[in-house]
Amino acid sequence: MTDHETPLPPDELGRRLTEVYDLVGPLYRRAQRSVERGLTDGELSLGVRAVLTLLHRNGPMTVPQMGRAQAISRQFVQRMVNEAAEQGLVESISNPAHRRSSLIRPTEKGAAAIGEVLRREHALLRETGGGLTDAEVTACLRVLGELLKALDHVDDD
Amino acid sequence: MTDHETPLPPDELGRRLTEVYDLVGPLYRRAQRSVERGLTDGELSLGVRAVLTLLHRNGPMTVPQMGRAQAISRQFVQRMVNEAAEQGLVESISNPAHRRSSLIRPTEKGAAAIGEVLRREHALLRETGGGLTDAEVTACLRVLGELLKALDHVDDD
DNA sequence: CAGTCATGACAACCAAGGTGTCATGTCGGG
DNA sequence: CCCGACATGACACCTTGGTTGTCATGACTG
Repeated sequence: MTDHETPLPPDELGRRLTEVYDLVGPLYRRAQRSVERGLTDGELSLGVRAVLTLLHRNGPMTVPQMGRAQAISRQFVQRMVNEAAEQGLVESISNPAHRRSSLIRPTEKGAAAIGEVLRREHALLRETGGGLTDAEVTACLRVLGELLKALDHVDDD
Repeated sequence: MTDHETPLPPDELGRRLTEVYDLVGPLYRRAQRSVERGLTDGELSLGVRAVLTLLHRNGPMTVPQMGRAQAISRQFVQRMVNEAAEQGLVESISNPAHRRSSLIRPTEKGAAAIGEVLRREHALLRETGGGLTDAEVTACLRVLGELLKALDHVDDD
């Protein structure tokens, strides 16, 4: 309660953020497994799901954009997009901004598929207890966002 | 600012937590790459680093305990522990609680190695800007913790 | 118009991490 | 006290998320 509301000094900040990072690993793996489980009955791979989710949230994007957004190599994203295209889940439309790099957009089938998946996952997340408040979630987003920014320089490609 | 301080209704909670999850993926991958980069000069693999970190923080543990703590299969942890043992970074000591399942403990060499790595990573985290407060980090930890709990049921093994 | 940069496409390749299995030990209950 | 259930160690195999490298082509900028 002392300086609870004032920015942490760097040293302390480093220590605390380590705790955050320690949670991110297990969380990532559990979530991945949980997502995977929800997928097996359908026919989406994890990568394809990620692509569709991204498009669902942000609208049509180019492959490199998606790579950057998810901190994944554009080549990998490309493979997932190709896979998704083979399944008729996405299609490419001409990009007004760049003639060569086309935008990727979900097809109706793709939109339906991802909608279904997201609905199922949403239902799972609803169960989260602990009475989390808006303020807490917002704070969490801010912390993770800062952490992400701090690691920004890691990228090159 | 309306019900900023009261628990979120489930639907809204689900939506917001999705945002959190969306950050976890990129963060995990970037952090992993960043950690990897700091490791290449040394001789630790990512997995060995994780094992040493766990032991450093929690004291001696058994292999299955580490697996559960990190949401990783005990077999994989075992492999990492073996690898670490070959490099003389950890040693097993008899477990008072269970005769068969020995506790794993860092050797002096192991403790030195992980100390060095953690110090370097700590320095990186110190750079995080944004003036994060204690309250924010605490909230973040709570949210991630709840999320982790919500996914607890995912485990079987 | 030239040089640089971004994109698509394709090919290896790596390693994190899982699954399956078996033998051996441990432990709790009848 | 023994028996069955469960946990552990050990080992083999495999899936797949994800990278790196390369090359050609098309786009943008000075």
